[in-house]
Parts: sequence; C-alpha cells; structure tokens
Amino acid sequence: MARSPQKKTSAPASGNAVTADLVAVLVAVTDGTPKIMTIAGGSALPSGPFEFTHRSLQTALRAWVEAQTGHPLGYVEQLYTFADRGRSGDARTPHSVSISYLGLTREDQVGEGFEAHWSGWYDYFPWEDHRAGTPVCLAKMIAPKLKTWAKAAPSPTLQRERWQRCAITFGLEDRGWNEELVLQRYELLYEALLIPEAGRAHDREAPIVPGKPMTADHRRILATGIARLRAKIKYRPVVFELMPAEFTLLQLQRSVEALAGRLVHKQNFRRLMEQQELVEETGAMAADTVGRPAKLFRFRHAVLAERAVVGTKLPLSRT
Amino acid sequence: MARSPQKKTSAPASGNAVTADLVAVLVAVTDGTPKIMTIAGGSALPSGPFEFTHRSLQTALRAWVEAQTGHPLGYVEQLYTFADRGRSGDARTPHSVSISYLGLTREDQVGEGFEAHWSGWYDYFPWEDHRAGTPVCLAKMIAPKLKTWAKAAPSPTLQRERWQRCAITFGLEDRGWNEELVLQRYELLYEALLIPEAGRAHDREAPIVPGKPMTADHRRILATGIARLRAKIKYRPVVFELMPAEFTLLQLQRSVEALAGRLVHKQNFRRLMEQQELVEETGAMAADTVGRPAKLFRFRHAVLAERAVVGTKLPLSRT
DNA sequence: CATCTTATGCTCAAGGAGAGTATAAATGGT
DNA sequence: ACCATTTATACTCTCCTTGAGCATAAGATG
Repeated sequence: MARSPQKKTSAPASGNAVTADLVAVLVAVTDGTPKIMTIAGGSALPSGPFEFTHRSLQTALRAWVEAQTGHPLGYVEQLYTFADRGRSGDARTPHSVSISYLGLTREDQVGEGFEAHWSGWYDYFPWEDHRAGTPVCLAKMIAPKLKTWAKAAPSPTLQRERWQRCAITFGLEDRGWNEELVLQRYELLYEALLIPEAGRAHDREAPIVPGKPMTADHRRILATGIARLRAKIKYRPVVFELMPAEFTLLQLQRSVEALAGRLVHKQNFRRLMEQQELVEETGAMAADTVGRPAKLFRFRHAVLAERAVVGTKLPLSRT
Repeated sequence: MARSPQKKTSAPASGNAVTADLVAVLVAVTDGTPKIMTIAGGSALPSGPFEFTHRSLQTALRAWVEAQTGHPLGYVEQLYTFADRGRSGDARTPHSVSISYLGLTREDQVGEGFEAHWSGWYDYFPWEDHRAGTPVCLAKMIAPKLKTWAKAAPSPTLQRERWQRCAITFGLEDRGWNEELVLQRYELLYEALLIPEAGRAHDREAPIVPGKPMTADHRRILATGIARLRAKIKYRPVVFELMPAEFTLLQLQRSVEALAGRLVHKQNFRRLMEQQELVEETGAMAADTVGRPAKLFRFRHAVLAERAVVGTKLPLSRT
C-alpha cells in the first residue's frame, strides 16, 4: 500500500536516516515509596536501541524489559518521542529519536542476578512530595530562587508574568498545589537555569536546586512519566498494577498517595473504592499489623470488562 | 554529555537506522463541521520526512505546515509514534518511524495557491457523529456486524466477552455513548475486520462498515487525534484556537459540539463559560443573524496566565 | 484496664451538574 | 399591527458529588 505522495517525492531514505532508541520509565511502589528503575548508579533511565525484529514498539519494549529484569511487564504506555538536538549537545553525533515509555511493575518481580537498581523518584524531584506538607526545599530554596529569576526579567511586565507562571505551577502564594504539573515545574526550573542539566554547570555560582540530576534529558522524561501516571490514576485503575495480589485498603491508599505526592481523606477514599466496585474482599484479614486488623482486598478485574472509565479519584481536601 | 551505558555498548548506528516521518492531523472547524487537512484526494494525511535541520520535532512540524499551507500553526501537540511493521505491509521497505502530531488552525487561514484540501472528519468516522442522535449506520449496520463477529468467537465465554467489549465501546444496549473512545472503536472495528485497512480487502464478501478509508494507518492516526482533542477540550481551552477572533456563544457551542460529536445543554454551557471567565464581551453584537442578535465574545488570553487548569466542560445530559 | 493504633460506619453541608421555565429581542409573513 | 418563529439570556430547582468530621470497633501493649 502506497504512502502519501509527499513521501514518494521526498529525499531518499538515507538522507534523513536516524537511530531509534527506547527509553523506559519503569515504576514500582514499595512500602509507600514510588521507585523507578535506573542504571549507571541512578544517573540514567534504562535505554537501548530499538530492534526492528519486533512487530511493534510495545513488543520491543516488553521483550527488552523482560530481558533486563527477568520479569514480564504489566501495564505499558507510550510517553513521548524526543528528537531535540538542542539539549543532547553534540550536533555531530548521528541523529537519534528517543521513544519513551511508561511501564508499571512491582519491585519484587525483578529476577535475581539482574542489574536493576530501584531509586526513589523523589530523589530526583524532592519538591514533588507533599505528603508531609509543603517540602522545606520548596519554600526555603526554590521559591526564593524563582523570585530572583523572575526579577531578572528585562521589563516589569515580564517580571510579573514570570512570577505568575512560577506561582501557578508551584502553587505559591496560596494558589494550591497541582500535583499533575510535574513536567511544567521541571521545565520552568530548567528555563530558570536552576537545574544542572540546563548547562552552565561550569558556572560554579549557578544557584542549583536540590534533586539528583540525570544523563541527557532523562530527568525530563521521568518528569513526563510521573505527570502522566499522576493524571492516569484518576481515571484508569492502573494503581493495581503496582500492588500485590492482595492488599488492605490502607496499603492501596498509601500507594496512591505515594504516586500523587499528597495525602487523601481516608474515609472518603474507602467510600470511593466501595461505590466504584474496584475491589472485592478476599475474606482473609491482614496479619502482622498494628491496630485493628484490616480486611484484605483484591482488584476486581471484571470492572475492566464492565465499564469504559474507572478511576481512582483522589479525595483531596479543599484546604 | 554521555548517554546511558546501554547505548554505548549497543550496535553501531547503521545497524538500526530508520527514517523518521512526520504525520499531521491538522484540524479546523468551519460552520460547525470539523475538518482535517488531507492530501491525495482525501485518502491520506499530510506527511513527510523529518528534516534534521530543525532544533526539535515541533519546530520541524511548524515550518513544514507553514510551507504547506502558507499560514503559521496555532496549537501543536504530539500524538503518537508508530513503528508497527505489521500494518504497513511490506517488510522489505526501509524501517520507518512515524511521529504524528495534532495541530489546530482555521480553514480560512490557509493561503491561496496551496494544495490543501479540507475533508470533514465524520466522512471517515460516520459513527462518531451523535449530534443528531445515534447515527443510523451504528444501529443498522455496525451493531449487527459486531454481533455477528462476537458470535464467531470460539467459546461462549469469549463470545460474551467480545460482545461486552463492543457494547461498552459503542455504547450499545443503553450503556451510554462515550465520545472519547474513538480509537478503541476504530481498533475494535479493525479487529473485527470491518475496516478495509484491516486487509482481506480482496475478500469481496467482507462485511465493510461505512466510512472513507485512508492510506496505511492514517485513519488510525486520525482516530488518535480526534480522541485526544475530544478529551483535551474538557480541561484545556483549546477550542479557541479553532475560533475566529470574535464569536457568539452559540458559535462557540457549535464548535464544541462539532468536535465532541454530541449536543450540549445551551444554558448550562453559557453558565460554564461565564463562571470560568474564559471569554469576555467585545461590546459588539453579531450581525446578519436570524432571531435575537447575540453578543460577541473574545477569548480571554489572560486566563492562561491566571490558572493552570481551565477547560470547556461538556454539560452533557444524564439520559 | 488504660492507651494507642488502625479499621470502619455514618452524617452533614456546600457546591456542581443536569434539566426546565420564563422572558427578551430580532425577523418575516398576513 | 399582530403573530409565528428563531435565537438570546436570566433564573430556579433538585439530585448527586465531594470535602469534612464524628463515633465506634477491634486488635496490640504495658
């Protein structure tokens, strides 16, 4: 089947040949800590060349992750395709297209003898964890530095606009924290040169914000993945991919909170779970617990066949 | 800056060289009809090779669309990257990665002397337009054929599962229409071999569903774009990219309805517009109208700077 | 038994969303 | 002039959702 005329009349394939890479954001949640699979001492996301022996990108990613971790991948979703030369540095390297994916697993599913390292994702984004209230680094370090950056704009109008952008994306000045703006926040810090990856790293005076950096644009890809996942859990039952087969409602709640980076109202969370019929009792009770023992639940896989849209809404507080 | 170790130790670039193509879903709304830019007599989306002279994919797309249509592009968003060999047919062609984009413009913005053709998007997806109630072809043709397909499953359990999937994605048996499931519906029809693109086209007996086909996987890409746009208008003020500078609230409503493929409650729509402060009066009134003249409004660009999340919610009916 | 901790059931109030009624302002026909 | 028709615009009403809090139950520990 012929493609479009445009393509037929275009330059030969060798003219714009590129290499295709896969980059994976593999997420697990262990003990209420969201983790991502990393390599190179936690400074890079797992990535590799795309093998065209596979039928599709998804198949390639699954096979590749399985080879790396020794376990099949549950939920997989494409994130974004990057081809920016600007950030990757050297223009003389062969052009590369990076196709990034988000994958959900459990840490314990990784086979023995594999080089998988799991790093807490808040190591890379300390300002994103609002479970214990607004992080200290946000108010004490990031906000002031953003203010300085805003004030450095050429005109008063631009200064105000810059600061307004900062205030919105970081929820400053009582605007309320929006946990989904992960990428926007990273991009803003990048633009303000508060992130090592933004270059100017040789500038020792550069005011750098806390948070572990990553190779190339991997931290940006990670931010994309976190943002996507935080949005997704609200309208698709994907949290369960990160849970063991049986769990208590509190464990489930803790996982949701870990991903969202903020706390939810316990009773309302249970109400949502019940009325949405996402889970069912196993009949067993949790063992080895403090306090009153909780019922064990399992995910009702049937809901996937029953309804098109089901989510784990976040019963947030208005305050 | 070095990339991950995985990449360093991988095969040389020539080993997995591919060509990168851009495919664009360019949307406009004219007189309450959503349209897409097409080439080749409406059988393909505009596409072409990615020129690495540009800094990023977005820049490349913008420049390319501008060259094609003679007008700058407003809103641009990446859709999906395809590399499936399975559907493109010949395995001997050079491997290609197609990066698709969604772009919003207005039909009248296309310059003279360009070969842009605008086709109504419901020509390709007749079953997606529910503005005048459930389309006839859905009840009369699609539903029965899906039922036949479901019954062709090997076991009774599989038959039931198939039919349940169909009923959910197409809103059959009083389940309610979900306008966002555009891609799922297309994929289901594809799987059921009711779509010419699914191959078996030589089979004259094949029960084919109404709707204009497209080259390669372009109709799938279009479905992805429509689905994305239908979801997006609910939480981002992107409709305004498709509107003229000044418009009446009814015109705005008609555009939203055109995209969503379903009607909304007029009074509630106005209430939403007002309380969200997305628009402001220009002071002028619409001319050349039937009935009472309406106030003209314009988009309040300031909201983009004021709030992070603003949407054109659909005040749908519960029935 | 007092206390701590988690589990679980229930109520309340404010806001949002779906739906309907009523009125206003234009046009065109008789 | 009057009326039907069409669109614009203002309000009201009710049900459901959602944020929030109170109260009680059931285990462990000292």
